[in-house]
Amino acid sequence: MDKLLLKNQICFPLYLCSKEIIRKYTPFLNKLDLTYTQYIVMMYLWENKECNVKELGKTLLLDSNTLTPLLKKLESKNYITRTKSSNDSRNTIIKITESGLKIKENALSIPDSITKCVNLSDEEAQTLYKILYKVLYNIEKEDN
Amino acid sequence: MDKLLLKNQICFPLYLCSKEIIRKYTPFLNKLDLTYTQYIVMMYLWENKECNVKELGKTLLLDSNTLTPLLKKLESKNYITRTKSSNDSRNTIIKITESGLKIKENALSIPDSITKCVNLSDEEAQTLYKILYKVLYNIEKEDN
DNA sequence: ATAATACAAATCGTATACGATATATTCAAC
DNA sequence: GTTGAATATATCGTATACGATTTGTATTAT
Repeated sequence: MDKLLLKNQICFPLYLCSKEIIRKYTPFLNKLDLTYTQYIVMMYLWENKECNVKELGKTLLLDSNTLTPLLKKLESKNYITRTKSSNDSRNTIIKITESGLKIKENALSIPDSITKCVNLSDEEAQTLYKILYKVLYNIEKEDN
Repeated sequence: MDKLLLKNQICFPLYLCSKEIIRKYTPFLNKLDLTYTQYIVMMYLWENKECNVKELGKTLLLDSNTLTPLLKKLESKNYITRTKSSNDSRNTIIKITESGLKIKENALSIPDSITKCVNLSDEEAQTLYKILYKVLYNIEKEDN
């Protein structure tokens, strides 16, 4: 077997799936004036209300070089505030605003729309989910 | 179950996995002076030798807005040539060069390195592969 | 207390990714 | 054969994504 064929590489369909599912989110997210990355930041904040850039980056596996401009954009949309921590002014505290909380209502139907579109059985979805997190665990394990 | 939690969304681990595996490719690809996207273009060309932008885009699910600058970069590295078709001068013919063929030798060991890093059993990898292509099929099916 | 180190964000440069539009060429209808 | 539709690239603007560096602050060792 030629391992350098696209069809024999596991990363290639992963890359495609990620890209294409995000493409499916786009029309829904446009209504909220969010991109996919902005959306997962908002999901984090709907859950946690407040965090700093480091904590957010640890969950999303993104660094300040990506997050800082993105957070400034969310700030300009009035979905979040960015303030320096008084405890440790190295930290930038990200807080969700009323307005940012409110758009969650408009996001409630998105997951079902995507699920319908992906159209896997519950069992397949569970299996996919488990394997993906296993891959993530395996990959991150090696970094020290 | 709150469907708007990051941990309940299938797209999130997909997005992370794609990003993180590509990160794992980076040190290997640096030695070939390739990015991940350039690498999958080269894989296509190691297989097909010659194509136009449309054909390439159909496989990689990318459009000319992404491919044109990328192909110009590969051209500047002398891995490919870009010429207008004499049959239909709307088409840009992409051909792999000797130099582009030669670097395949240096890529041969990459798939095994990534497989080791991802560290799934053969069965899990097969299952993942099958589900991902099913998702791709389901997603693309809806586009008309 | 101060110098060295560590840490958190921000900034910079390069490379995708993609919607929208522009350009050039070919095809199709009449 | 000329015009309008279709097609294939290319271009433009915006938004990540990330390695490398910079800036500002806090911690630590002496």
